[in-house]
Amino acid sequence: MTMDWSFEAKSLWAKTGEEESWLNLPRHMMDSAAVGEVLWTDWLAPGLRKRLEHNLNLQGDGVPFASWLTGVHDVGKCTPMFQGQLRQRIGLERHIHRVLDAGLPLRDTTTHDWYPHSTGSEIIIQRWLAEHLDNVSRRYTNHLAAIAGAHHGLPSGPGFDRACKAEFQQMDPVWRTVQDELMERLIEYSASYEVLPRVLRQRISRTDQMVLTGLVIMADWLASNQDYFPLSVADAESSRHRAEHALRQLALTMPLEWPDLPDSAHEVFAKRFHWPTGRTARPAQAETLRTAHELNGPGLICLEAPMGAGKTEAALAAAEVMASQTGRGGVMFAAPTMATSDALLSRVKGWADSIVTTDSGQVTSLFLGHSKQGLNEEMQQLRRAASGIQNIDEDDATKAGEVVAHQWLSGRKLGMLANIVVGTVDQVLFLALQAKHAMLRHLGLAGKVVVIDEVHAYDTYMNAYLARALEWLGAYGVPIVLLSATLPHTTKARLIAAYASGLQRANVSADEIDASGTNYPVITAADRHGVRTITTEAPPTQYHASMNLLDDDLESLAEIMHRVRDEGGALLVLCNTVGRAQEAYALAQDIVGDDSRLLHSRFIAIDRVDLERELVAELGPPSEDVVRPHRRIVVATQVIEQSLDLDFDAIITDIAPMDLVLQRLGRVHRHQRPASDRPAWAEQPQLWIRGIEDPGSDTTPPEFGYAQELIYARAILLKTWAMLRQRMVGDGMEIPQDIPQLVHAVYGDKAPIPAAWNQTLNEAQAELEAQQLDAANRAKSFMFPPPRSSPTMRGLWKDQTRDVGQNEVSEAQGFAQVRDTDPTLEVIVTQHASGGYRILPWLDESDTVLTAESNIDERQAYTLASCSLRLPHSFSYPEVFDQALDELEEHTDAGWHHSYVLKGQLQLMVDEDLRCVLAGKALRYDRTLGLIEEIADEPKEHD
DNA sequence: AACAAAAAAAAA
Ligand SMILES: [Fe+3]
Repeated sequence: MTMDWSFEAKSLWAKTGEEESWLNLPRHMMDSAAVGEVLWTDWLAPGLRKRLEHNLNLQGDGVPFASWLTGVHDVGKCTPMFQGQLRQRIGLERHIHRVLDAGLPLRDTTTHDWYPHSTGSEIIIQRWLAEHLDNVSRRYTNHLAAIAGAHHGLPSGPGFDRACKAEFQQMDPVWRTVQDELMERLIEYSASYEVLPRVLRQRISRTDQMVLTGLVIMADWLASNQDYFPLSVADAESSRHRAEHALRQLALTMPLEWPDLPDSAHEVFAKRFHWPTGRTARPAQAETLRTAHELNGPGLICLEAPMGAGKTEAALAAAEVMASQTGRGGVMFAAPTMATSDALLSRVKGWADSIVTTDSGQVTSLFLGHSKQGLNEEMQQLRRAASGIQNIDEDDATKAGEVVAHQWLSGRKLGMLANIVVGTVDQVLFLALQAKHAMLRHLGLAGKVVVIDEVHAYDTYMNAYLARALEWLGAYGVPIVLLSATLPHTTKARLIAAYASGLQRANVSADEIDASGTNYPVITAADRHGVRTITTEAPPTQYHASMNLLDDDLESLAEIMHRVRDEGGALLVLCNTVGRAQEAYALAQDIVGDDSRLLHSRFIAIDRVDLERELVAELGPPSEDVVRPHRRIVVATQVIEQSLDLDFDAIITDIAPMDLVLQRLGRVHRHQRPASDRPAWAEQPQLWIRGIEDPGSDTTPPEFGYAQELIYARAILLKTWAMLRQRMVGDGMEIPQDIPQLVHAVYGDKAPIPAAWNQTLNEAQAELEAQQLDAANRAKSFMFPPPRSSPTMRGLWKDQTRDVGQNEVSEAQGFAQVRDTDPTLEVIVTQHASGGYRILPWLDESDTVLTAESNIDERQAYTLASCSLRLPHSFSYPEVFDQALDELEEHTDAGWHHSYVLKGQLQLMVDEDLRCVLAGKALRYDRTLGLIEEIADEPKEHD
């Protein structure tokens, strides 16, 4: 379609580039519109498209509507405020002259660099629609116009809105005729005369506004990419051809099409997870899959099951069914940490590989979503493969059946638009954060099924974000799978209620949630029609654990360590603080020497990886490569609760909340091993609890100690200890059967509290509740309100003028972040060398000296990045933090700024003894002990 | 000042 734009319209610039190249405004509008058409037809997940078609009464005119909406976003550039912005720009004056020559006046004096053309677009659209369409509500037109107003990632704010309107008042009327022309011709180009009045007959919801804004931004970023949309294009060229060609070159991956699945659950799992013949799905897996089939429309499945029950596979199998039933084009799999996300990546990719077969002809994109995804080797490989494919132009056959790391669908903001995303849970929680460009995340997630792993692991603050994110996802009709160990009923109720309220289902009652009782595994499913509980055949008893209290002194600890020295066995000593761990490790070294290991988070990343690798090679799941040592004492902090698949014969753990005690206990007798493998003293799993200052009695309450209560809430410790001491006198614990009962007792009010503890428990409980209330309130400060609570899109953001993604401090309280953390410093450790610095000697044999002038190659950059280290809590106090940050910034190699991997990192320089002083604190790094804060020499007394 | 672990940080 050739458009006959006026001379005036074609004089307006929209983009400028190198060597006098430029693009006029009508062209950018048509380019964007043409991209919008393709995105609507081919890229948008079918379920999402259907939903918009229905909500906006599009009646088959989705393409014209998407075309108009994406095309109109920059119409605010047709103003003297925008066109005049090139006035001061040397070498670009000709654009000014051309506009003036076309008879469009610019005021000579003032520059309007403040002018947000997005707000200008909003104003023009509001005006034009009100003037040209009959019987449309002012409010409804504003909702539609707000989308263009938000196309830079934040809605228009009231301040700029007023300032822009004032400018429009004084604008020479000739501008208005060109604006009208752009509006009219665009409607002609997009053929949207009929659909627009229909769209304006109903109120557009916040959710629809968000995804539509996301679509506009995506179209804009594509159409503004000069690799695909060259500037200075001839008038005769068709934008639709440009868009078609661009998107073919880009090889954007389309929504996954879900093939028909076999009827038998066993076959489904065998096919998707490449199981050997004969292996069958576990009851909990088959039930989860069946539940997914039985959901009516979008729904949520919460699977609580012990580890090793095959939750990941169950979730993926269910996600496929749910995606196919609700027309979603991909999956987001979210895990609590970067390490767990990395571990999931290849499993999820294997699953995707079985869907995207060569026969299917599909290509699908995979993105790893976390801040260190650049260091992941599997992704690096996939990216290299992708850049190879890119060159085989338009030979789609070679790509069919591939899972690719798409070069455009990557990065913090666009990565969520890939078909399959594996990443940290933060990536889902950001959905509820008032961040700039949040709409892209909404667009990406609204078209997927979202799986959230380890739901039991999140605190009050994160749960507040999770609940709000689920509410929005429910409002989008996004299917959800939650995976968890036993979840406290109040937490589960809160999350399911949030999702249900998004779905607009009536309240979820406590009874509906409590129906799951103390079953394990158990499935809770919610859709528009209600909540139900599905119990499955319980797995057999894994073992019976006997339990004892250990006095918190080194003699008691040594006694058990002697047993390991004399009779062998693998013992885990789990301490709540690094200090306690280092102390216990010193003791272990005295007793078993080199048969002891220490693990905590104060190691540089690569050393910790090596330590963990060694542990897995010795205590990992049975295989040819695993050689179990006769004797081993591993002293560790909570890092060992995480993803490591290790098996110990016995454990000594500091007191901790019940769910964590059980998770720690899960490291004991974890794998099937012949009894002869275990020392006689640990034939039955042994659990000792220590770290209690005074265990108390029926007549006196216990004391846990200051540090323990800083880390864990006293109320929870009290209830846990009440439960555990009862079991100690009784007959220990049956694993996994007893788990739900123990957890629910502690997080509910069923713990056997002696009367003499009541007062202190009540106080502790009040304190905990106050803390939780405080956390929930802090979480709210940058959180989106519920999707239906704000009358405007603007109202979703508290401040429309600022990008809060940069961890800025709010003027009032709290940070714009989804985790409740004190500020921490992460550094990259390097060693001083004459004239510069070097990579730590055990990681680089070349002795290369680096200086600010040296060109750091990619391998060096990755090695440096692997020397990252988190500094201890003593650096989190504001003054220390600030001072340390200043010192680190001052000594960081300025050349790192040029490296994609090292940019923004801080450099900590240690001397040849691996010592340094930071913010007045003496630090030393040791490969077996980790980072140690050395006690400074006693300051000399002055008299 | 008494503390685990965990995450995050570029657009048209
Ligand atoms: Fe723009």
